[in-house]
Order: sequence, then structure tokens, then C-alpha cells
Amino acid sequence: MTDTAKQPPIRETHLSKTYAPAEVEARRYAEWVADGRFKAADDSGRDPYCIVIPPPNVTGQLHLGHALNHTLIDAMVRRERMRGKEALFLPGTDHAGIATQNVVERELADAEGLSRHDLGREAFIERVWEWKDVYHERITAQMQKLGDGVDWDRERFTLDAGLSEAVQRIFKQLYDDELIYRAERIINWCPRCMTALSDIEVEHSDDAGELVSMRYGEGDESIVVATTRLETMLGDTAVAVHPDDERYTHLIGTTVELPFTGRRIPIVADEHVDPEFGTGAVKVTPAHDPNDFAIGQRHGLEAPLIMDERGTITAHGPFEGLDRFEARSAIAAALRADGRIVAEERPYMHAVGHCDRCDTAVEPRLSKQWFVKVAPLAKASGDAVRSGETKIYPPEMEKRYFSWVDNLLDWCISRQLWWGHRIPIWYGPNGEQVCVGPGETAPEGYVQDPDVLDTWFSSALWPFSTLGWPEDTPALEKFYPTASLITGQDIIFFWVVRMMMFGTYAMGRAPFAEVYLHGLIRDKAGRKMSKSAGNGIDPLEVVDTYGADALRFMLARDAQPGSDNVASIELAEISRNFCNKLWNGTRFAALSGATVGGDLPEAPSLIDRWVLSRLSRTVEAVDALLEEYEFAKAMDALYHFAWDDVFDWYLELTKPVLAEGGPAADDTRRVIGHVFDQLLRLLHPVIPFVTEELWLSLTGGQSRGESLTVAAWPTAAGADDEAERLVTALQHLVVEVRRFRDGQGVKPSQAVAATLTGLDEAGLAGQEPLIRALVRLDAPGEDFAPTAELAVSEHVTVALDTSGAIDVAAERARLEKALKAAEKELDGTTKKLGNEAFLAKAPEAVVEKIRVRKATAEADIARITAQLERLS
RNA sequence: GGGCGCUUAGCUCAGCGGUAGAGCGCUGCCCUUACAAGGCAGAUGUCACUGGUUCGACCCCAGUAGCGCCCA
Repeated sequence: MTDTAKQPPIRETHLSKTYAPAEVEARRYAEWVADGRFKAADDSGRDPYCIVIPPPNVTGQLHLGHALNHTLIDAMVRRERMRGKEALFLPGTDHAGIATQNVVERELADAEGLSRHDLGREAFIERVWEWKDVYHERITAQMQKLGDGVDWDRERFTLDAGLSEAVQRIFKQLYDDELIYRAERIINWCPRCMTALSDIEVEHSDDAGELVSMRYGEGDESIVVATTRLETMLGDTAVAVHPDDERYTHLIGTTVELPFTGRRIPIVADEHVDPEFGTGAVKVTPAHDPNDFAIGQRHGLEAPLIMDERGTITAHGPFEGLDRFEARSAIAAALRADGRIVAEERPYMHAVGHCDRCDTAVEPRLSKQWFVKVAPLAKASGDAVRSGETKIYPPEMEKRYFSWVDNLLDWCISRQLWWGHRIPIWYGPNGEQVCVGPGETAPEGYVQDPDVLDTWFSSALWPFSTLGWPEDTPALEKFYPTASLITGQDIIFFWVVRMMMFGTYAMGRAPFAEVYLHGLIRDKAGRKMSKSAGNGIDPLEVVDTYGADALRFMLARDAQPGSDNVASIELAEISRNFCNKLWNGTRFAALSGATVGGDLPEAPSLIDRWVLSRLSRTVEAVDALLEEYEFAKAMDALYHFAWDDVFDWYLELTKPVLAEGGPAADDTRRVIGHVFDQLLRLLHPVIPFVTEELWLSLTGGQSRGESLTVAAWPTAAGADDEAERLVTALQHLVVEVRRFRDGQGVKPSQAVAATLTGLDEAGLAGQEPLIRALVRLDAPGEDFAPTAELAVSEHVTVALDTSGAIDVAAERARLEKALKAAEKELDGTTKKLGNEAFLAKAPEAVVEKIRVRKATAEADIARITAQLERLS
């Protein structure tokens, strides 16, 4: 076996000894784009497969969450492209109204000391566009580094002309259908961003505030109310009690004086007051609280605003001009001085809404805004999922989806910002109001509503506006509804539901056949990644250090439906190691003369049959798992097939065959080539760079203009149970011998003379040279004197001459341990089979299995016992 | 307060009525010409707790404790 004449033939390969991703990735990506590998055609006969990107904020930068999202989308789209679909991963970005306006305003203030008002609307928006252009470049570069296989020619931005027209068109349509209206309501107001927010842009947290109880009125005529927002008392127009609350019956219909204001306010009876809460009497501030607003409506109360857009008190009196929080303490002090404070609880934990952009405490505020009437839209969205038109993965998410669409409140869509789609409503000099559709102009003398629309309003059109709607384009025809939406579960309500609403409304069909909601990224301690926590990992740094493939594999490998993703540098390193292993395995295959192309051998060897069977099972598993978005499990199947079956076993098993040469070696070279060809195809969607590099090198396809990006996805050729059974037996045998050698302290490199008997009975006739090569067993010489005899399986015995005294104690200890395990197994199975109830009620297959286990245990005991006896 | 989910090896997580698994980490040996970013071999678990159902429970049911997420 050490005869140099029998070394495997070495073929020239240009592959370096370790994988260097940086060099490969930039080159391959540029090549793919230049060759139009990611371009989708509207007019091909292929079935469409389209996923639109969840558009990132154009002025942001991609974090690990994006990297996860892009990896999963890209993997799905690349796989479908390989399966022969007209596959489109459609890229684009979002203008992110509040966020972008905020950063540009801050920049303007810091650099030039100017506010947006100093600049004026038009000049300011120009500034934002400049800003956008710079950051857009950055996002593009980041996506390229991640390897996103997107069709760049179709890239869209929510403020593009076409998409803006789409916004205007749907606004008009909804307006004409009376699904958009303007109304005076209590909305969530951010006094820092100075705009209205929708309900879901408000994040509730339990904050430490204060609960102050105070007395309105005097003596018997007085009543005690409690509040956490003391400053709102300036806007009180009533005190409400439950009509059946006997404590207050005598006061209903009377009035009390509201301190500081000189106003007298009525005590009203309202069913919605909870008599159990606090004193059972509540102050009513219709302009600054949604519940109070409702009470006010029922009782015809006035609703005076007491602060301006910045949260400064405007109510005339001693507190005018104070900030709302300053006013809170000032009013407390004044009431205290007046002896009106009955109780103060501090800290008092209660839910406070915060702006999800700037964290400022939101101020409920009566305000005239535009709303979408969502009930009919939400109904259609819910029905789309109920009917199966759209399927949600993982299924548990459906509940969350339904609970939302079935209980939706109207959506406040106007924002008091400049950056965004301006509301296409124009007001006439006499209070007229017209909605202007695309291509239409407002009548002379009309002025446009100054506000813009919620960014999510335009994002909601994304699956069809990006394909050309409202034009009836071939792209729309081809790709809508899209195949799937893959996005983070954190934007199910912001985005997914709204796309469902607008898609079913405008297109008559839900925008996606499937929705897969993945988790968030956490660190190894389970904490959410964030800049402030300092545990964030920049995906681009991971790319620079370990390569995009390592990053992608790490993310896909941990993407389990319903769970969050864990990410860490260590996990990236592990994935890098896998890529490197793949690199070296393929390099070895190439060096060994693996051949790709042509028919597989008609009568493959046992080990070739085995690896082909393993390959087939892997293809089947990966296909089934990816259909269910089970990325982690699919990656696990590939990882183990590659590393365990192919690298650790198959390549080792082929070495002696190749060394032997001849037709058998040629056959095996063909199978090696096939296995690597298929393995690289299977891995390509997730780790596109290293696989492309290896595949082109292995197949020589580069010169033929080939690319793994468009190579056919493997199909399962069928499993070979017999081959798997026999090779499993061979593996057991090999491990037994290695274990013995290891236990005896025999160096791996040291050959040991041995005889093997019983291989025929084990069905392994003809595999002896292979086994000898794997465990370094030499043929026995004339002076062969076995020092140990191993019964490695039911049939096979290995007698070894370890050339010296064997370590009896070590071997005995090992055997005794094995014996103990076998005896335990015998005991357990015997008990089971002695149990009448078990025999009567358990399925026959299970009983049979236990019988086999019992028999195996008995045989093991006999074998081990005999061996122990021989030792002494 | 309502809803959903989680608790399995040191860590991160699979599994789910019929022999407890993976990756990493750990221990020993090995630089064997694909790979030390590697190879070979090995150790490791009251499957949160308490009851119940069942011939049999990590798995099903009920309750308890702790944790997470969403909504109010």
C-alpha cells in the first residue's frame, strides 16, 4: 500500500491550500452581474418565482437582521432558479420618512445650525435627496458583499416616480371608495418629531410615574379623582362616575370648580367608568385622552387643547408656557399648597406610550388627520389566509396575524413631515376638498395638504408597485402574486398585514402565496443585538474576516421557524471552517482525478452505491425541509452529509481504490466527481461563492461559460438500503478496531499484522483490502503470532499481532464497560418481553424491534464474555 | 390583564409515545502527502417541578415555578 507506484494520480489544480474568500467573492459577484445571472425575464416560458426584498431604510445600514433576511431570501430564489424557474429577487429601498428626516435635520442643525424651516420645504427635501444618494450607494455595496443575487435592473425606491404614482393612484381609489377619510380624533402625537403616529408606531413600556389624587370642589360637594398626567387637568371638562355608584348619586348633575381655571365642570354619569378603580370617579380631558374623548362625545362636552405641538402648555393661566412635564410638577405643588392633594403614590408603575423612533413619551392629542378605514381591507386580508390563498409559516404565527386583522382600528396615515409622499388632497378657498389622481391637476387657487403619508402606506404597495403597477406591465403579469414573502416577525403588523390589505384591494389577489416570518438576531446570552448594548456584530466585518459564505451559512444554519437566531463570532468561525473543509475536500477530489460528466458506472462498487444512496437521501431531505422553510435542518442535513459521509468516510474509503488503479478506480473517480458536483449544487444557494469557485474548477465549466448559479438543482436518484446496511456494518467494524488500537496505545501510523475472518458472512467479502487500509492492518507474515483477538461483530473476528504484550487492564476495562451496557440492554428488553400487557397492547412492529434488541444484546454478551475469557 | 411560546449535555439548540441527539466546548492520541480552519477515539444528561393518562411518557393531559415575545 505504501508502494509509490500505486499512489493516486495527481492532477494539476489551481486551487490554493486554504480558502481565501475575499479574493474570490468580489470577482465572482462582478462576474455574475456582468453575465446577467440574476436577471429575470418577463417573457420567458418558465414558471415565475419572485420574492420582493423587505426594503431597508435607504439611509440606514444593513445589520445582522438584514443579513439573515437576505440570506434566506437569496437561498430560496437561487434554489428556484436552479430548479428552472424564472427567478426574481427584486431589490429596493424605503425612504423611511421620520427616520430619514430626523437624521438630516440633526445633521443640518449640527453642521450649519439651521432648522428645516430655515431652509424651506423644497430646499430641505433637496438636501434629503443628496443624503439619500450617498447612503444608497452604501446599501448597494453592502448587498453586493452579502452576495444578494438580485436583479439590479429592477431596483426600486419608494419615492421613485413610478412608485409615487402608485401611491397617488391607490390613495385616489381608496378615497373614491370612501375608504380614506379625514377626521378629528385622538391620535398619538410625538412632541419631538412633531407628527402624528399610527397606533403601532407607539411602544408601550411600564414606567415609574406618579399617581396623584386630588379634590375638586368643596366639602360635601367635592369629589376626588386620580391621575398620572396631572397637567391634563387644565383641559378637564367633566368628572365622570358610574351611574350606579351610590357614593356619587347625589353629585350627578352638579358642578365643581376646576382649580386654576375658574371654570365649573359637570359631574356626569357614564357606564364606562369602572367604580372599582381608584375612587370610582375620573377626570375627563376629551382633547388629550382617547377614553375621555369618547365620554366627551357621549355627553356633548367641549374638548379644549391645552398644549401645542411641542408639548408646551397653552392654556391661559399660571402654567402657560411650561413644558408638559414642568407643568406636571408645578401643578402638583400648587395643588398641594391649596390642600387639594389627597394622596400621592410615587413611583407608580404604569404603561406609557413612546415614539418608536425617538422614544419620547407620546401625547394623545385631538387632531385632524387622514385615516384609512381598514375594516373591509382587513377582512379581505384575513380571508386570504383563512382560505389558504396565502399560507403563513410557521403556522403558529397565524394566530398573531388573525388577532390583529380581526381587531384592527383605523389607520392614521398623515404625517406632519416633509420627506415622503405628499397627500394628494387639495383644498379650495371655500373649504372645498378634492383628491387629485395621477395626471390630474387641482383647480386653480387650490392648495395642497401640507402633510405626507406614513411610509408604510407606500411600503404596503411594494409587491406590485415594484412590478410596475398601476401600469399593466408584463412584469406584473408574470410575477404577481409573488411566490413568497420572507421577513422578520417584528414587522408582521407594520408591513405584512398592510401589504395583504392593499394587495387584495388593488390587485384582487393576495400579494404572496406564502409568508415566512423569521426571528430576530440575538447574541449567545440571548440578548437582542443593539448598538447601545454593545453586543452588535457588523455583518460586513464578518464578511471581511470569514467571508460572506461563512456569514450566510451561520445565519441559515440557525434559522429555525419560530425561534430567534443566535449569532456570534464563534459561530461564524465554525461556518468558515466548514467552507474551508469543503474547499479542501473538493480540492482533494480534483487532485484525485474526479471526473464530472458522462454516465455513472453501470455496476458501482459497494462504497459508491453507499455514497450515492446517502446523496439521494440528502437531496430528498433538503427539498422537503426547504419547502417548509426549515433552513436550520436543511443545513444540518447538508453539513452532516458533506462532513461525515463524504469527507470523513467516503473520501477515505476511496483512497485505497484509487491507489489500486484500474477500471475500478475510473468508476470511483466518476462517482466522486458526481458526488461533489451534486453536493456543490446543493450548497450553492446558501454559500454561493465558494461553491461556484470549486464547481467551476472541478468541472472546468468556466471555459464553457457555465455557472453554478444556473446549474440544475439535483434530484433524488433513489436510496440503496442494502449498501447502507453493509457500509454501516463496515463502519462499525472499522471503529471497533480503531478503538482497540487507540486503547492499546498503538500509534495511528503504526501498521499491525492481523487476520480478518468472517467477512463473507457479514456480506463484506471483497472489502478486506479497504478495511485493512483504513485501520492499518498488514497481512500476517510467517511469524504472525496474534496477541489479541477481537470479536468486532456477530460474524467478524480480527486477530492482531501487536508485537508485544497488550495492555490487558485497559482492554478489560473497556470490555467490562461494554458488557455492562449489553447486560443492561438485555435486562430491559427481557423485562419488556415478559410483560403480558406489553405483548398484548404494543404494536407488533415494536415488539419485534424489542426482540431483535434482546437477541443482539445476548449475542453481544456472549461475544464480549468470550473475549474477556481469552484475555485472562 | 389577555394571547403565544420556551425550560433537554458546560454553552447554543434539535427531538417528541417505544434504545436521549447535534454543533461547539471538554479529555486522550496524532503534524497519516485534501484539510491542525484538521484526523482518530472518548467522557458528559433526576429531558424545570408535581400529579395524571398509558403496557410504556422527554414526548399527551392538569397544575406549579421560572423565562421570553406580542397585544392591551
